[in-house]
Amino acid sequence: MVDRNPDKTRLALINAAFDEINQNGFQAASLSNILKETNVTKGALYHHFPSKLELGYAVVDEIVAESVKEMWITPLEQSDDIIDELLTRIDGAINKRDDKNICFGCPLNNLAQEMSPIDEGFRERINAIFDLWRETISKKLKEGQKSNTVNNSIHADASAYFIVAAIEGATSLAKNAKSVDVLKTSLQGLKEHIETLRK
Amino acid sequence: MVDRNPDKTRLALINAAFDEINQNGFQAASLSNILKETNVTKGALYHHFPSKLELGYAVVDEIVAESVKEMWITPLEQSDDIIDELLTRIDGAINKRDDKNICFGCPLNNLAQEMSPIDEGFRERINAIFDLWRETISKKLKEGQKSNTVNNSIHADASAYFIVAAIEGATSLAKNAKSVDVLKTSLQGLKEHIETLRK
DNA sequence: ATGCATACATACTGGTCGGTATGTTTAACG
DNA sequence: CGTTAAACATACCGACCAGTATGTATGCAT
Repeated sequence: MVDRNPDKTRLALINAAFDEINQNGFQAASLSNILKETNVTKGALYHHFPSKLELGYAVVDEIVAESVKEMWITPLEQSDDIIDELLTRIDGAINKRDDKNICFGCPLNNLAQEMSPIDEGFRERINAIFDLWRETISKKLKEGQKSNTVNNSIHADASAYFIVAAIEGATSLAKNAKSVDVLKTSLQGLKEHIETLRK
Repeated sequence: MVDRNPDKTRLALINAAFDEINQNGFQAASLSNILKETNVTKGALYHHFPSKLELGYAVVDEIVAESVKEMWITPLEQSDDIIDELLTRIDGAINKRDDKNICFGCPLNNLAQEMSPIDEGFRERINAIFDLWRETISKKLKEGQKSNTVNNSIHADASAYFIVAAIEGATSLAKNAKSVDVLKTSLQGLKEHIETLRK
């Protein structure tokens, strides 16, 4: 009668939790809402996750981290010209937004802001993602300097920090303004800056 | 016996609410904690504020907005050289931080992230502050272009967006990393960028 | 076929939340 | 002095929350 599929149940819970968290924040995320959305019962939820906190961790590890890797890490790793690729990915980040989804901002940054002062488990997980992102950029900038596509006089580490900060800040401003135009305009300055990193 | 001072009571409530909100976010901010902190009773709180939401609005209007004005708007308005002043204010923003307070991030950005998708009243208030900040920078950049201290080929509006975004993004990264060094490094890139805006 | 762990379901608990109803104290004013 | 409204105090409410106790159904191994 009932199709019993633990993996599917677990995934449904994580996905619904991601949505709920993204809209309301982790603390205000309601397990009842997640259960309602998924038609899963409380017993099933607590069979898969020992606590709300662990459910949140799973969302970070299995959804947020994966989406950052897919969106940024992998493409940057595989690129031949880091500057071209950065510009392409920034355009990609703009184009996937519209005035309806812009208001949810960057899930990674949302969780970072809310949870990092409160819970060390969240903070470490989120920090690891930011580190990976930033270090990937830094590494590729240094590679570019060796292969003469990136200006040798720039500080790759500092540039990587700055780029990540500018992206998150722009997303944040756009979220608050509920406007893709704000995202586009804010990131225009970043794109021009990135151009100046070229050899 | 009891010293009755409504203005003082109101201010104490707003200040305690600011702290509580800054640490836990607005939704997780507990009125009970605020009352405990201030030794004010619930009856007194609801005499001064009709709801938790209105208390939050008062915090934005009377503390957050004022501190942004003091920290950014007034100094920028009064400056003769906007680029010098921006660099000075950025250093000021770095220097007022230490590894103990960095983890609370920027109160304005914290509230923006949490509340703008949820409550339009918060969003409008926060957006007005961001607008004022950004427009002040933009206006002064344009003035600088006229008085030949700022490069005429830059787009003042876009630059202003970019600068605000980078500051907020850097603060956000540093908050998550719990490190003033991260703030300093991230903003180093911004400072170099701002230098390039000079005539 | 039966034993047993996994997977799920239901009902409930204690605690905290924002908010309210109602009562008391204070200070200013006539 | 007495009145009145502002300023505060206390006790309580219903709603919601995360979490738990306990029970049931399923599927696989033996």
